[in-house]
Amino acid sequence: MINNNIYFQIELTARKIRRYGQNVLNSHGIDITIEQWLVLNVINENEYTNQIYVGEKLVKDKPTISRMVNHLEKKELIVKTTSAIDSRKVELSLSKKGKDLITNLYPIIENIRLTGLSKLSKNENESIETILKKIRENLGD
Amino acid sequence: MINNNIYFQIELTARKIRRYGQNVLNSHGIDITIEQWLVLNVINENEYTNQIYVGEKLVKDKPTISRMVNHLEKKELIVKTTSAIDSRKVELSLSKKGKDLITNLYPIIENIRLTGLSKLSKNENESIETILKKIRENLGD
DNA sequence: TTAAAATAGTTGTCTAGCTAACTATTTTAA
DNA sequence: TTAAAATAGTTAGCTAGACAACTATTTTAA
Repeated sequence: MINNNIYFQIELTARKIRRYGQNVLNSHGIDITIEQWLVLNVINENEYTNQIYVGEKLVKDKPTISRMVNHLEKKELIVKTTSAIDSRKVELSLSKKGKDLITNLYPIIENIRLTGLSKLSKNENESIETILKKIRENLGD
Repeated sequence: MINNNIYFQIELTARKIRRYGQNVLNSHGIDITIEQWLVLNVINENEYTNQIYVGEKLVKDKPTISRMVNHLEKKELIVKTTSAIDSRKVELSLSKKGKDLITNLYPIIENIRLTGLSKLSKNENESIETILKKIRENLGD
């Protein structure tokens, strides 16, 4: 039966998390997706980074990052400039609006995280990481 | 850091699984997506079921199922007829082509599953299920 | 020095997930 | 009996993931 399949449950849990997180953001009137938050966070931690770097951090491909960055730019949350040193590259930074948003977001995101992980023992917390990593490695890292 | 986040790892693992599985299907020249396989499988196990049922099994919403069913119909893998008893409902069944495909698919899918789960102890196998379920329940099942 | 290879990013095309709004039946309850 | 509510499915509009093919720079190696 499909529902007993671990793959199915991983995928299901991933969707559940995304949906839950998105609902929390929406309920706060925050007009970005969970995925866009991840991009904002990488840029916040690495000012003037480029799209390749963001993609490596989030393990997403170039077209996906390209489009997400455009969305964030359209929302005026980030600023995108061409690098003076290497004009193939783009330099990404947060706008004032983006910085303010991120400041507001951190506690909300932390809350989402804690909600999902409550009732998990320290041991469970550690072992799920190990197990997921093993699965990924089995599939060719 | 994002990459230590369990949510991120769950989502990453889900993507990894989907991509790996898709590549295996492609390498066998099988022209369906992993998600479409799940739908075929539900129909195979429940002949003349309807879209609501498929959606419940796979925890996907009506529009998603509607479109996937249309894709599978276009590929002539399933047959879709209106129920004589309740004309709101559709009756889904596998075509000959669909049945043949599923027969070929089962060992391939099983292989994908075993590849990812190799090196996992029985204990790890059980505990990941428990943990994922806890997370889903924490997020309001 | 210059042609080939590598790198950064974009565009196009497809599928899937999600929400909202819709049509068309069937069920229910006054 | 009939009007309201529930149910099944579709359509539209958006974002994201994946792949392929593309442009434009920069690096490299002959």
